[in-house]
This record gives sequence, C-alpha cells and structure tokens, in this order.
Amino acid sequence: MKTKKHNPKPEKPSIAVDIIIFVINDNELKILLIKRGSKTFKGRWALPGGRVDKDEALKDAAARELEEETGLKNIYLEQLYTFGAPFRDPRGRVISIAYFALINQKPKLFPATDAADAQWFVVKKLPRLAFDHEIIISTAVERLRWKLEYTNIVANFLPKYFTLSELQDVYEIILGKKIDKRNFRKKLLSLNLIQSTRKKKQGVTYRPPQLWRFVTSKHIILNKRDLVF
Amino acid sequence: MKTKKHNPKPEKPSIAVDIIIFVINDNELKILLIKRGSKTFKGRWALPGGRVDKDEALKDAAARELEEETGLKNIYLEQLYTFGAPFRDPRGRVISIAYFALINQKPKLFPATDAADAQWFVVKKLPRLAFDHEIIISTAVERLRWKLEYTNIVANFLPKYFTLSELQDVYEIILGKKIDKRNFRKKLLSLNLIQSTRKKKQGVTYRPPQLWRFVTSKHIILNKRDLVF
DNA sequence: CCAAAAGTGTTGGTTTTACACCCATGG
DNA sequence: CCATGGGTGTAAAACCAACACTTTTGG
Repeated sequence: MKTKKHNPKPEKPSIAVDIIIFVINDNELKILLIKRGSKTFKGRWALPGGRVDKDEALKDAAARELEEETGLKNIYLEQLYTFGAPFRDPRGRVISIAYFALINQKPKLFPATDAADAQWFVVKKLPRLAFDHEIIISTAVERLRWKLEYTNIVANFLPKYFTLSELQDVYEIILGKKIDKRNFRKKLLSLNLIQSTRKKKQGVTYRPPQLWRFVTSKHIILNKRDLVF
Repeated sequence: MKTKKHNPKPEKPSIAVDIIIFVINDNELKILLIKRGSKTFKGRWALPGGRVDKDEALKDAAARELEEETGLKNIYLEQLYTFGAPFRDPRGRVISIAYFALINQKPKLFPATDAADAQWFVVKKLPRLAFDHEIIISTAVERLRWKLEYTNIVANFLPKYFTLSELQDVYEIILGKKIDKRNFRKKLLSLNLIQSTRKKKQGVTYRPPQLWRFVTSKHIILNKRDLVF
C-alpha cells in the first residue's frame, strides 16, 4: 500500500456539549430534559446543551450550561463520550461532547430561552427524544452504573449527612436490584469511605438512624474488586 | 439566579482525531509516533492524527489515519477521550478526539507526507512530545490497563494462534508485574475465552507448547470480578 | 544428558453470600 | 403496645494467593 496524500474537504463542524443531569428523587433515577422550542425537532424532548465559547474549556461549557438550567455550581461533571455521526443533527454537522452531572436534589429550573419547557424524567420511562439522545443517555446510565461499583461517585447523590439506608437506596435504585442490608453495611464500612457522625436523624417516627458522611469529597477509585454488590 | 441568555462567540474550532497505536514488541509496550515536519513543533514527536472529513464518522477518520500510516485495516479502535483545552494547539483552537488502536505486529510504515519520520517508542521511555500528547498517551495507557482486566481486549495484541506463555507475557508487560503461571492459567481457562487447538508450536528447541486461540474476536466485557491478577 | 520452557495441584486465608431476629422511637 | 425501619452475626461456599517439581523437546 502506498500513502495517498489525504487532502479533501477538511470541514469545520459545530461543537456542542450535551449534559445528562442525574438526580435521585422519589426512589427513581431521573434526568433533566428540555422541550425544544426551536424549529428542529420542535416539541421533542432533548438533553440540555449548547455551544462551546471561544477559549472556553469543554468542561466549563458543560458547567455553564448546567448552571444556566439549574442555577447550580460546583457540581460533579465527567466527560462521557463524543458523538459525531455525520447526520446526527439535520441542520448540519454537529459534534457533541457529552458530559454527565450528578446532583443531590432537584433544583429550581431556569429553562433557557429557546426551550419551551424543562422537566425531570424517570430514566426508565423516557419520551421520544430528539437527535441521538437515546444513545447518549443509555451510554451515560451504563457509565454511571459502572462507576458506582468502583468509585465513591455515589457521594454526589447524597446530602452531606445521610443514613446507611439512604445510601443503600441509591445503590439499589441505580443498579436496579435489592442488596442484603447486612452485607451492604459490612462492605461499605470496610472500605473506609464513610464515617459516623455521632448524630442521629431527628423527627422520624421509628428508631432514629445514625447519620454518616463521606470521609472525602474527592473522587476515589477503588480497588477493582471492592464495591461489587 | 436568573437565566442570562447566552449568546457570545460560538466558534467553529477545528476537529481532529489523534491515534495511539499500541503494539507489543520485544517484550515492551510501544506506540507509534510521528516526527513533525511542519513548522509548529517542528522536529518534535507527536501522535499520528489528522482532520475529520466532511460526512466522515469520527471513528472512520481514525481508521483512515491508521491505515494511511500503517496500511492496516480492520483494527480494534476505541474512542478514548476528547481533548479540547483552548490553547492546546498554538495555531488556534483544535478539539481532538483521541482513539486508541491495538495491533499484533509492527507493520511497515508509510509516514504521511507532512511527517519527517515515524518510529515506535517504548511507552515508558518517550521523547518530548508536541501539544498535550503526554496526557493523551497516559490516559490511553491507563485505559488499556483497565480494560485488560475486564475485557478480552488482549486478543488484539496476539496472532490468531498463540501459546499461554505469550498471552501471559502480554499481561505482564502491560500491567507491569509478574503473574504466577499456575494461577494465570487456571483463571484464564475458567473464563472460556480461549480454546485449545490440538496443534503445537513447531520449531522450538524446548518442549513444544500448545497453541490456543480466542473463542471469539468480538469484544467481551467480563464480570467485574473476573480478570484481576 | 543438558538446557529451556511447558505444564500441572494443593492448601490456607480471605471474601462473598445467604439468611432472621431484636431494638429504639413516636404516636 | 403497635408500627416502623434500624441495627446486628454466623456459617458454608467460592475465590484468591502462594508455592516447586516433573515433562518434553532439540541439540
């Protein structure tokens, strides 16, 4: 084989970021979707996202879009994957770098001006989506499940203080299966990711559970074998 | 917080793909680097890569660049990460989608016309590199190690028929540690990824080892606990 | 018969899984 | 005293880590 000089048509596609914002609410894993107001895919639901500014880092663009929709700053954000199929956007080529964010409560929403509406959807019951957003979302869910098992990423879904049952609930909701309570506690405690505060949850009508917190808010990658339920 | 309509300067950066081509050779993990002939970073070594054509899928662009440099087709290619820091390229904004490729032997090289040279480098002893390519490479090595432990990706480094020692060598080289031979065999055989051919390797001056092959060339994701040495 | 690498099992320790009852509180 | 979820231990099975000698071939 001889090298053919490759020359044709280098193009300048548009660059966008799309964000999957995950939250746990009402015992469900949910994501935020925006109802499209502009003509392409008008009325369909889509991931929040937008253009990357000049001299703006990709992650900063994602953080900005996140803040514009939710008002939240300093949120866990991770680059997911880059979607660049030639005709994924009917208006012309758009390469989208997808990020996902984890938040610990539903914020008030500030739907961007080109959106007709914004709503939280249970991940297992999504409406029809615009573009290739189904694939982006399922990639994100897969990654989330995966990282739940070998990082301390779960911390981002919880308030500063939480009970072991609340923590277990998050695992069960995302992994989609029941975990034995004793085994769950044994394992989590053995990892030294969380520590007991000496406080108890107030105002419950049953035996008050202890409150725990994560030892660190840094992202920790566990030993591969560690967190498999 | 009120939604500020976000409008300023959406730009059209250039899009490129960069490829980390891994091979195992002389008991070392190596990658292909290109010596830059054009003025920016002239003389420095860099990853092979190039522009994405109009209507060309990102992975196809990576595959094309790979073929242009090596003549190889139908190679395992996986999207690694997207690097888009605003000033990573001094000529202007370039967003690079990095892919990595695994090949099972050094091919003849066809250095592209804008390259002064192309060479294989041991990953642990790289020269100074252009752009942010150190970070791209270390991200790739990390991913490779990780995937070695929970997929059958290792198959791509081996010829169709191979011995168990050759397979073990690949693991040891990439993971950078010795593995006990008996435990290695026990575990690998229990996974049913490989099967014995009834043949033996010819022309060796010692007890001829059995030849094995992978049951499938499809990418398989193992049970998380499975392949940890 | 020598050199070289191939091939092969056992044991002890650790981890995982499965499983059920009593406790502390508020009403 | 009832309802509610909180909190706790044990035993069997599976898995992992450490370890050394015999075999087959070519020269």
